[in-house]
Amino acid sequence: MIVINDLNWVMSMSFYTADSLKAELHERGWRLTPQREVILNIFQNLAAGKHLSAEELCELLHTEGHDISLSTIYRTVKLMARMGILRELELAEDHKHYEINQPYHHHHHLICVKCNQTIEFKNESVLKIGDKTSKKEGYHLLDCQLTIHAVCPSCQRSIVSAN
Amino acid sequence: MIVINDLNWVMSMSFYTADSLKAELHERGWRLTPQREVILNIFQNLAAGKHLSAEELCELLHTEGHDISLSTIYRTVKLMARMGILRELELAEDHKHYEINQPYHHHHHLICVKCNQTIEFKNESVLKIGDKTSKKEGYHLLDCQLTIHAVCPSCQRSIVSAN
DNA sequence: ATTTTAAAAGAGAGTTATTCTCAATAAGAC
DNA sequence: GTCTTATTGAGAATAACTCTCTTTTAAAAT
Repeated sequence: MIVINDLNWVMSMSFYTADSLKAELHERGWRLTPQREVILNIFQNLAAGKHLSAEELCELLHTEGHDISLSTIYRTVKLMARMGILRELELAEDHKHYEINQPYHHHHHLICVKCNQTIEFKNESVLKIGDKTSKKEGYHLLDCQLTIHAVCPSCQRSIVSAN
Repeated sequence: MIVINDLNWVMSMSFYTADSLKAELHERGWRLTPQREVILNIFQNLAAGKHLSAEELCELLHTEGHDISLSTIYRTVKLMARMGILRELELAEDHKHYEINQPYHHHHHLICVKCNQTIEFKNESVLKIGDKTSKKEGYHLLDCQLTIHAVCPSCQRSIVSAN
């Protein structure tokens, strides 16, 4: 059973080069800037399943010698999520994380609601459900995520106050 | 195929009475307050699939003659989400929504990333995946949500700027 | 190449959902 | 009834994110 080929067409191409990103931006009357290219590169070179917050991305860019403003980082990351290039994840309580959106490495998250420890897992049928559902409603699919909220073994043992 | 019975045991009981809520709170050394009882009631009497933001809940409480502070509302809603009584939803960009967590009416959300229009849909296999995955990792399941990010038909036609 | 024009970047102020603090209150145990 | 301590209420504090506005620059037009 070749699932990967079956799913490959589901979402828009995710192995963006500077050129393919440029083409897609131009389609909408937008521009390819050095900042956008650098940020795309960061996410493409991240280990599979690794995600970054806006703040973490800013620091990483800085250590690599790229001083891109926080405003631009927030704008770019949101833009790329809306294009389907990045996935916007709600892993922590108070801020978002972003990761590259690749059907090949499509995965989901099991999150402890108490300590936020996160486990990644794969499930081939989820993307199919997402594809079927969005098609049925005439929506253009960007991403689908199964998020499981649970209590991890360690937190099941600990007693915390309600406040 | 009796799916409902199959799934019923998956998550902790959701038809809470004041007494069962009290019992579960006491188990953890917590207390049943009039505020918590009223908020539970609000969510239980909401139409199936209806969800509220903290602000909306505050207004609804007010119109019903209950003046519960915003602090308490935020605390209670988070507490109940961590107990598995409520589901915490990320439907809008900047605030959360809450709804009662009932296996019988378990559903998921298809969201337009541009206008936030949301469509609910059901899928029986998602809860099974969530149950299997959390069991495998030794986690105690509270909720699992399949969130589909997409562009709705109307927004596919409109052209917006990147900023 | 040079000019043009509008998108995008940068800087920092502004917004707002949510959390925190702390004194006052009250649930539940004895 | 008394005691302990969880919880509430009020408002201040926090912080993630957005907005505004000027400057810069991508890329089309000349």
